Amino acid sequence: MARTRRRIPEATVARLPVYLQILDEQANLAIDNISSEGLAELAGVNAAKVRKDLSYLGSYGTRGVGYEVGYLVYQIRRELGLDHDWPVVIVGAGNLGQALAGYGGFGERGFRVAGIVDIDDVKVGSELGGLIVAPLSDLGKIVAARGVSIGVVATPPSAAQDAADLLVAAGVTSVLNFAPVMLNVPLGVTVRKVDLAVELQILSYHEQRRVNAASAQLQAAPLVRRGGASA
Amino acid sequence: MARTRRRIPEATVARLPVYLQILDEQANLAIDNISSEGLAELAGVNAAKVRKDLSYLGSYGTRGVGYEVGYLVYQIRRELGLDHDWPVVIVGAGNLGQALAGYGGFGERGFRVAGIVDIDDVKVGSELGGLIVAPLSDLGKIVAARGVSIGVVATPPSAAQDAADLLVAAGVTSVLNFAPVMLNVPLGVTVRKVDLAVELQILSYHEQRRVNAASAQLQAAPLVRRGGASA
DNA sequence: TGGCCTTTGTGAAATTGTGCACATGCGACG
DNA sequence: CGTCGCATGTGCACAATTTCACAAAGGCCA
Repeated sequence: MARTRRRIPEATVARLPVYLQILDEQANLAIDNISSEGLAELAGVNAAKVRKDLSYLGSYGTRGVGYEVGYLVYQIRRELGLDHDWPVVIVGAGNLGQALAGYGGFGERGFRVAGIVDIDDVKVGSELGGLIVAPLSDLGKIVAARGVSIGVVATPPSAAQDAADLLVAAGVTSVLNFAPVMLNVPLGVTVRKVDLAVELQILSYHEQRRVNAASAQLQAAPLVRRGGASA
Repeated sequence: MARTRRRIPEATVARLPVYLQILDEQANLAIDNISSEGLAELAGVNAAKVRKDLSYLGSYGTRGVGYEVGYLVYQIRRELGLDHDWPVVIVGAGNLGQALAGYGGFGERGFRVAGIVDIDDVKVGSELGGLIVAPLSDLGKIVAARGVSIGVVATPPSAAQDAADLLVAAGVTSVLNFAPVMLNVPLGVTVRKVDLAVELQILSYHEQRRVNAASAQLQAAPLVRRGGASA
């Protein structure tokens, strides 16, 4: 029984959830077989990449035919550790924390929100998506009682490091950080950062390039017909 | 006047906003000079990488001294197109859309929310962070009137492609997609996808690995002292 | 059963990103 | 005005990731 299969490249790990999402949809459409080509199209990537990615899980395709959707779903689930639920705890009941608590997409995909805590007494006690906001001091209790290993930091930037420290102290080993700051955590704790403003800034860069490219073109050929070239 | 400086690698573009964030903080602390080493530490990356990244902008450091914070801020801003504001429009006033509209972090960093629209008449007219939710049919008007080029898709998955199509038709050329689906857009339109569940699934993978590793260890050495090795 | 068609799985090449190591240039100080 | 020390900028090797190209293998039909 191959226990620790060869390590899966990080880039592949980031794509497996996308494949899984698509395969789930296909399963709902009663499609039970899919080729690397088809999956690639739906995922917006190259077919060879799909095959290589899936090959890290093992040889689960059938040559000349493709992959059996149900079985592939099962295998990806297992590899990602999604064959059981992961309770998560949210720190910070501000705008974002509230939205996350109310966001159905989490529970649907196996990440039940076990609790949401906030330091602000005004927010404590209010209800959010079927949950009561608990005081920050309950964090340890919640983590221990519900076996939480994933924490979400949805605090203002200035409080994010404290939140992370408390999560780690409570025993959390994975943190999803929405605050625009770098978190320092001990070795053995995984952090992923999602910074909404960064995403917009990357888009801005591309917009800016478009603008620059357009003006460079004008520079090169100042006498364009009105209503000329559009990209 | 070097117009289109050599293209900046995508990986670097993704880090520039992080540097910018840190540099802004340093500026607020009245620190006006920083070394690649110092910046690297704060950004959680390697110093050589910082230098290489910054070198794509030009030679803006001083050997033996470091980088002037203010000037660097100015240069990164310019390169990312952040020397002016970018109005954005949000499609979908559900949980996430509401949170985004109310999230101060956007406006603060130059991305003013020019409007938020929803297809649901019940939501239209309600107020969110100083904005009135407009009907979906106003999308074109808003985009045109405010010169919006960035759109945010915060709809349920099933409506996301329609939302994207409408945004593109209205003239938007960059889309930030929060729905867990692949968007098809014409060439020349940039899409970035942020999928919160995917982030959690990646964390789940690492958690699962930890669990597997621990059980493998037990397998290998079944007779551990109670309270034995902790990672 | 045998040949044909299709699609996987995977070496190998190409591309992209990272990190080291050090020559170079700049400011400080005497 | 020269020397010293420090931090940048970059060539280079290496690591990771993507893509190509094709042999191997399953299924289908005659």
